[in-house]
Amino acid sequence: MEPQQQQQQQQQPNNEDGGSGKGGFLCRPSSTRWTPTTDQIRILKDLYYNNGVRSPSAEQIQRISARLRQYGKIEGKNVFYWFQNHKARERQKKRFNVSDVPMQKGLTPTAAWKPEESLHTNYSLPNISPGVAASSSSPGVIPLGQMGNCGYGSLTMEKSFRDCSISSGVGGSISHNFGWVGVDPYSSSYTDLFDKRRSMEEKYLGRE
Amino acid sequence: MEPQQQQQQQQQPNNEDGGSGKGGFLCRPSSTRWTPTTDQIRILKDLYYNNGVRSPSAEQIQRISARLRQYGKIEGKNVFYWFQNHKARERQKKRFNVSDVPMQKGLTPTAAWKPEESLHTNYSLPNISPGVAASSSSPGVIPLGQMGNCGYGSLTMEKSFRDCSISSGVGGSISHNFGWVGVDPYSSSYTDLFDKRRSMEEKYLGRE
DNA sequence: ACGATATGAATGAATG
DNA sequence: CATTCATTCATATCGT
Repeated sequence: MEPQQQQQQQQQPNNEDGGSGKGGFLCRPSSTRWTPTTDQIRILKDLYYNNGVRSPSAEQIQRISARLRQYGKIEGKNVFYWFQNHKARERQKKRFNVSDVPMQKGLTPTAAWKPEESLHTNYSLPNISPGVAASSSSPGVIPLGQMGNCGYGSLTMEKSFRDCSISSGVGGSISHNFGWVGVDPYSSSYTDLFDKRRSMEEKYLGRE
Repeated sequence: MEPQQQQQQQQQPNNEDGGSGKGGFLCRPSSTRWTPTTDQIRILKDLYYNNGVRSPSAEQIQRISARLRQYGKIEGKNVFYWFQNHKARERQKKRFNVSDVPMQKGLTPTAAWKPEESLHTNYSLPNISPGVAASSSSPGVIPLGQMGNCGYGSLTMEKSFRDCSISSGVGGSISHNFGWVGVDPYSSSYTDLFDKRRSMEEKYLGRE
């Protein structure tokens, strides 16, 4: 996230089922929401930025979540929401930040609210150190089978830029005046190539 | 919400680079976070209370932030978050207040919420009464154009009861691969009473 | 110096 | 896909 702002994060504060199994009556649903682990985030971002996955289909979600489950508890809807949110926020950010009236200072005061970092989130927790060493055996590319990425699955680009996430093959309009707004948002063209595009947003959530 | 009795300075709290400018190396990620100036706050509150702005849309955010920029560094996200937070906190407090629950056993002291703020409230949307500012140089109201906000503001009913519902005895087998379906920690019974959002059917229940 | 509180920021989860 | 809500973290600021 922010340059030096380490975000808090629990690696795996929640258990499988939370405290219910305790038989007790402690009315604390443990953690109510999914708390992604570092690895999970890393992989998700990798998919998002390096593989152009923006709106995975049900099958993809399945595979992704299955893969991520190795690193901690996760469910399909988490993956679904993650992509939805990530995408939406990226866009939103851009939307109301495109302001900056003609400044006469010659210097851009707007330092971008968040230059979209690439990977590595500062998930740090004293007791759980990243077992993956964060650079060696990290599964850069997830063998998610076919992923539906028509051949793009292997596209592994550098993962260090802030604002242009290579829109491979697609109309790469990287024209940014002064960038900063960073993160090329729409590189999701090929996403539609494999997505059947059902009626609408998928319905994965099964809360009831 | 806030004792408004703090010192009124902060003309230029932090600059882009804040206090790490030693040596010329990057060090401090600029001001860690936006610190609104009193003028900015005054205007924001005016918009919030006197104009009923609660959730400005992207365009409005742009305008607002552009306007507030006169009083100090600010970005769209700041405005966005400000409204989000302000609204959320106001509601949050209200929520507990209204709870007439006897609170069995006098536990949960729930420190009384300070009924501060709201000096100039009552959401009278039409018109602007900047007079309350009590400040010397009140630039009046910001001609931000049209705030297409509904004037609702009086009625704020809660609809979410997130009590902890002990899911006693559920533990055990559900901790495996089963999509999220069925994992539902709190299959509350009263859920049906007020909300019955069942437009999403589980897509893939099987697992992988 | 701390501890408490206020509040900016971030993000999971929903809803429209 | 946009918007909103709830929660939680992080930190600025104030009180003692």
